[in-house]
Amino acid sequence: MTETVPRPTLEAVAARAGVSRATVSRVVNGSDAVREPLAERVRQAVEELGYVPNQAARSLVTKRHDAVAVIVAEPETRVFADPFFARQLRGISKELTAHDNQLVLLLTEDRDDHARVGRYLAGGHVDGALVISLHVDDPLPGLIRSAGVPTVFGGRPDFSGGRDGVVYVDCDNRGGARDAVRHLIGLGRGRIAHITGALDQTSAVDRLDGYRDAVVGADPRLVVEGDFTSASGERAMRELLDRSPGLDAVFAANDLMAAGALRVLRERGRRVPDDVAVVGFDDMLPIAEQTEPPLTTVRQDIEEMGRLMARLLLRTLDGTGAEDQAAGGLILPTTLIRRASA
Amino acid sequence: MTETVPRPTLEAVAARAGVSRATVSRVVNGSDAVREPLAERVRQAVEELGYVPNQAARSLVTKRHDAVAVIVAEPETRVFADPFFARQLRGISKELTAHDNQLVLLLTEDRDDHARVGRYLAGGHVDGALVISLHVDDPLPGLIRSAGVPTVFGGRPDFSGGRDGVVYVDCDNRGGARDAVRHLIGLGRGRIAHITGALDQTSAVDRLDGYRDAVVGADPRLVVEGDFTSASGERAMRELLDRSPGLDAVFAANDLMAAGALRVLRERGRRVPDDVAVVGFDDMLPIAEQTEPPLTTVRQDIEEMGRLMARLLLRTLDGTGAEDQAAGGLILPTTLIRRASA
DNA sequence: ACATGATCCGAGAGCGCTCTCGCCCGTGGA
DNA sequence: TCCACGGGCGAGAGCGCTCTCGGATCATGT
Repeated sequence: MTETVPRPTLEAVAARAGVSRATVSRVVNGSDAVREPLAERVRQAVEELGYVPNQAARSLVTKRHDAVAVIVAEPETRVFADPFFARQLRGISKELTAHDNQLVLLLTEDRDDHARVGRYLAGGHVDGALVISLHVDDPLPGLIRSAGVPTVFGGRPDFSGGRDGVVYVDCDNRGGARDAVRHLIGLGRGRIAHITGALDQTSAVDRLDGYRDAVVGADPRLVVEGDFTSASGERAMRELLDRSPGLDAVFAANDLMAAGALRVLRERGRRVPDDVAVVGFDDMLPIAEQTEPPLTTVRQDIEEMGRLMARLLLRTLDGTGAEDQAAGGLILPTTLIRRASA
Repeated sequence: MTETVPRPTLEAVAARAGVSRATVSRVVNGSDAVREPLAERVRQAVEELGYVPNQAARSLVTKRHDAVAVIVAEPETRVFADPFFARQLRGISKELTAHDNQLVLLLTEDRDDHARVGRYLAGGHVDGALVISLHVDDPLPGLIRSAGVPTVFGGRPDFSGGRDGVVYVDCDNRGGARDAVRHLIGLGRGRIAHITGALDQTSAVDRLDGYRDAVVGADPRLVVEGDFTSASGERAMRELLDRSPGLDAVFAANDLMAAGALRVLRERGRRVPDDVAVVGFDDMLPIAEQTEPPLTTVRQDIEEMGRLMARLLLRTLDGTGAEDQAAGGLILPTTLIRRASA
């Protein structure tokens, strides 16, 4: 609507500065092959005309887009309840904009979406992709692979065992979980239950493994599967109390579920931490601080994970060899944060 | 990395189908000016070669990008705590992808970011913009205006009074608030407090106005300002109880704050709804359902707002006249959802 | 049979940019 | 003084697409 003012082109700037297009291009792209008096004249012309390069024309020849896709592969509701994604997204966004790259967001819910994403990536509209919250049976990695788009995953993909060239960033889920449970053991707790996350995600599996590392030969009735939502935390806690009334500690695979567990424990009249100690995972603020009592939990720096994912990808795209240093996975450390719940 | 297979061009498809570029272009873009036997041959060639149009080349001539920017103008922490944004984003995403448009996400925190966003929009990289969560003192609308990019706002901008051409989608904040408070009055409550949202957002102001519509000449001590976070809800509730111990109802400007208020009320030994009735706003699931007791609240369809914003913008971009039908604002209705808290 | 449209398709220009190539000019060595 | 050399700059091609325009083809009216 309304006639858009035609934006000045390289040609126009060149004319105004009395030089050739090539020279303007050189100046704009920061080449040092233009001597000072001229370069300055060009810069001034750019300024005066308010010239902004046409990205489409540029991409047409460079085959770079300075854009990366961020794929949020969460089928349903969790994205809404869990601040996790927003936080990771922010980390990614920061790093990306710091390097003048655009963030193209792709939200997927079902298989149809995956096909669409596959087509999109194959279409070569972006230079790379970042995948958040992948589930094990997801066809996405395959699509991405065949699209040939450089990709960094957030969280270890389930097939990363040894498949070549898979790059991911994750936190030390297993080690963090182990620390959490050992802390409970150190508190003298003997019947430690675990509420797992959605076991179609490796983070949940790894945390479960960490739990098992610490509690060798754990009573299987002390482990209940949740799905990272607080509702599932409540459900799991009820089940645990019904099955094993004698439990004296709970390690939940994230803070949201821990908060749910806390509610049920209160409802059932168990004192925390006196009767039952509770530890979460994520240190998701403000949730972890506002539970009653405040949650002892395993901190992971989610925003940093996002930043790192983006940095890794950009480095790959630059050709600044990421192959060597990061192929495989980058694992961030976790810290146990002690509050009142355990 | 690794040599990317050069993608087939229009030219290649044309050669294979034994037609001209122009004809392939016509088929690809769904023109009906190609007769059937030929069109089919082209389609087959496209299929066989796995041809995908080069968006950059296309944009270069059409001056359209089929991309819109979504600007989340939230300075800080709220984006993380409140599922609001994720939900609106999903609505936007759905509508956009349904029309083959890309979603370019721009997260802004401070003034520097705004300048960057302004430059980005002025750069003409996107066809339009969607702005979420605008604050009153924000320079963004000005930047957008001077960039000349068609824009739809989520939530009424503070200057929308009569300024020409401002398009926005909002829910009936004032009416919804009025209904909520009238409901409390209908319950026989006489001292109804209000916890406002961040008053630099029109939604908070409008809800406050709705409250005042219903409680004419309200005791100013019954109104405390919050900022939409649950922590602020707790703080406000404490202040209210200290100042006006006799209150018998609270209307909070969103569910998060209502949940905070609920916690404080329980902590202070007030029964809900017997001693104090509580109403929230948003019907943010699962929060509203999982409070204790479940929250009576004003429902607004956030995802639908997102969808509508996108639809309005796309329509404007198509030239399918949105000027007439939507210039000004589109206000969605709200519904009071009765649960146990009031 | 020929003129007249209408319809379908191809030729070609051009969108705004980058980048190679070669020209020109200035400098230094003989 | 002349030649070789090198670095700064311009000319021009071409990225992959769209779209106008005109030519070819075919049905139709007379």
